[in-house]
Amino acid sequence: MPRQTATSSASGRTRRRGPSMADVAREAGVSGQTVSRVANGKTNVDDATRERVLAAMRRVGYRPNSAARALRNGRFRSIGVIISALPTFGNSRTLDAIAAAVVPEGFSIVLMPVARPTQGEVTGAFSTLNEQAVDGVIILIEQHQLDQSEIELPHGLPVVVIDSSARYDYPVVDNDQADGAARATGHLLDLGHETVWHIAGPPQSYSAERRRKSWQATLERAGRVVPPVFPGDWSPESGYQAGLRLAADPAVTAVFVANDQMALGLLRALHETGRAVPAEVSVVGFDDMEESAHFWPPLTTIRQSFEAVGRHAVEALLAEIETGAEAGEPVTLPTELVIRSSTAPPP
Amino acid sequence: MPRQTATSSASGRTRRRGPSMADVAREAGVSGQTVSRVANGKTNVDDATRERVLAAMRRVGYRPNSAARALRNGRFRSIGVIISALPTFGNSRTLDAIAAAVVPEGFSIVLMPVARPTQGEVTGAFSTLNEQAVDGVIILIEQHQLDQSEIELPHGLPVVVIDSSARYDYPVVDNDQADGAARATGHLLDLGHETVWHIAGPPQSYSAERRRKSWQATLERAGRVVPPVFPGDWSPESGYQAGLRLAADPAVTAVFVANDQMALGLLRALHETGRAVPAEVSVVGFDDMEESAHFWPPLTTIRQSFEAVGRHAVEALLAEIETGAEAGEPVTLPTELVIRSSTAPPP
DNA sequence: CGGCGAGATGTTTACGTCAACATGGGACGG
DNA sequence: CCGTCCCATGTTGACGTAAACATCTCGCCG
Repeated sequence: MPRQTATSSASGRTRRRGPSMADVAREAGVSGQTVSRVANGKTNVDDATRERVLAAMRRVGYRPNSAARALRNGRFRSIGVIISALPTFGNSRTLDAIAAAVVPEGFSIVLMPVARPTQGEVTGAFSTLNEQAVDGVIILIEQHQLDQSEIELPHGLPVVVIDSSARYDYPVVDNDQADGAARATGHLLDLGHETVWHIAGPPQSYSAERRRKSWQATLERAGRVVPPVFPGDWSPESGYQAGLRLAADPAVTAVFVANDQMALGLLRALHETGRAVPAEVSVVGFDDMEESAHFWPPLTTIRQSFEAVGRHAVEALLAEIETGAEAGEPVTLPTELVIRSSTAPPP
Repeated sequence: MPRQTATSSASGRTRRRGPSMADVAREAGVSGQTVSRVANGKTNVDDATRERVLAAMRRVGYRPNSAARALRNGRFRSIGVIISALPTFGNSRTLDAIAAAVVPEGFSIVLMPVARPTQGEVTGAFSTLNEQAVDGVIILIEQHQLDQSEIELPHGLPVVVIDSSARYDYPVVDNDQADGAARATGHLLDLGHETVWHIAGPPQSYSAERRRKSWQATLERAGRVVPPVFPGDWSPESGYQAGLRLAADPAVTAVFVANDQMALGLLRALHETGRAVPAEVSVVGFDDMEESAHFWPPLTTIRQSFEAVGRHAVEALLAEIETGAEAGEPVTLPTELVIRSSTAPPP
């Protein structure tokens, strides 16, 4: 008596498993191994046989079982992405780029969102990722305290970190935050502004810190006074709040904002208080979101290539997975100054 | 002679597999089955034994192998998400919500991005998802031609579609686009505007079509003339282009824009042409992105709850997976009108 | 014309887990 | 004091695949 066959018949109750190689083999009148060979595109199969097997596969609706495959050869052909703040502009763009880079390689992506980027959550994500369900991990966490000493790296799982800190043992890929901030600040200085004010991102963020430090260094290099930093948290609201205070100070003629969203908030504050942009105050953002070109006025900003970041991260991870290559030099991608209408010489 | 043990020793060359239950069993001096029982939290294990096993697990660094588990019991505890335009505001928010809803259930997410929402790509994504690698699929595709007759549904894989079309056999979850558009249009009419103009999303999008139809229906119900539709593609640029033409027509006093990004473009066009908002022209958007509150002027818009969409989609899918429940009524989530400063009575 | 190598195909087995069944010892009731 | 039942634990086997090894069939060369 045949054991429960995987018909697509009515009942529907049973958890049906798809047809296996054995089913195909029976149908095609060959051994399971030959089916395996065909499924994996091995060359040492007679053309006629191959055709027969392929036909049989189609007939029974065969799909390889990835679990069995993974169990057999210890590879999953999938990578995990540990991500905080997913809907964030940069993160979603980067994730998309990672996805795009990974799919042609035949890998799939397992998403591991962490609600908050705490030590425990990240380590937890690692565990949940189970060390066994993926071949490697990309960590895409914006603000964190990932000291390499604290994070528990599970047995030799390849890891790539997208971040500007170079303090990791793992390969690091990121946009060149310092370069971008220097361009932004330099642009304003070049226009003739005496100095440049700064609305910063949250201090837990390495990116934010890098931008702030580079802004400061650029100012110091030019021998300008370094105004106090206005702290923000990336949100438009925080940019607005900082902007309200900035707008009240007539000495302010140029502001470098750590991201475009906060720049939007600043623009609103400037409008509300009647300070003309760029006639009275110049503004430079960071990110170049799609919206920025349509802010009022259109925003001068620093464009980052999230696509390139994602691509390089995948490349590095896949290399680690394939060859066991150790971390090389951190990859730092150049940024680009996009000049629009929010900057002008000082009044 | 022991076979290659999984030490964390130097060489690093070998593709090491983690310790298995057998290793733990040996270490703890019990059978593999007992380890399995402990790993799965079965109650019929002596406390002392349990402790011993847990200690052994810790000592050897045991992690359950999800592939073996999946092979064994035919479940993967993971769901696939087929998604087009990932970095899109609504999509990334919804994806985040899905992730958040799925994790506490012990499921993980496999991302299947499709570059373009064509028939072939989606079916391809299904296949790549391999029917075997996930327990169910959520389809999150913004614009598409998914006729139920054309999409090949693989053997009984549970599916949930996030979309406002009710033409599927699968459960459908979405925000109530018609409701939102009616609120937006109604709000402008209530303010005293003679009629309301509309910048629409791309016609391939069901959401866009729903909003457009509902806007039209609301106008007709109120006995107003229905102005010609200005087509857009969701992008700020398309809103800007449409806005330039709209701004040139002095008869235009109120515009309902199908999303906030295009509304941003419209605002820019209005500013450039010197048409005051809301004094001369009122604008209502759709989505309530985080930025919208800081547009200039702050945008009146329709808030959708992507979180709720994600949550309900997961709920429906999990129900399908657990019980094999068939598609129930489509779930339609209410929207909310958020009044800010871009709307006022006509001049 | 016999032997040998190459290529096609079949057979066996292990990957790690867990359901199902087997075993064995102790508690408790009659 | 014996039988019975329950609970902890052990043993066996199967999930689907593919590597390793075994056969078998040719064709070709000396």
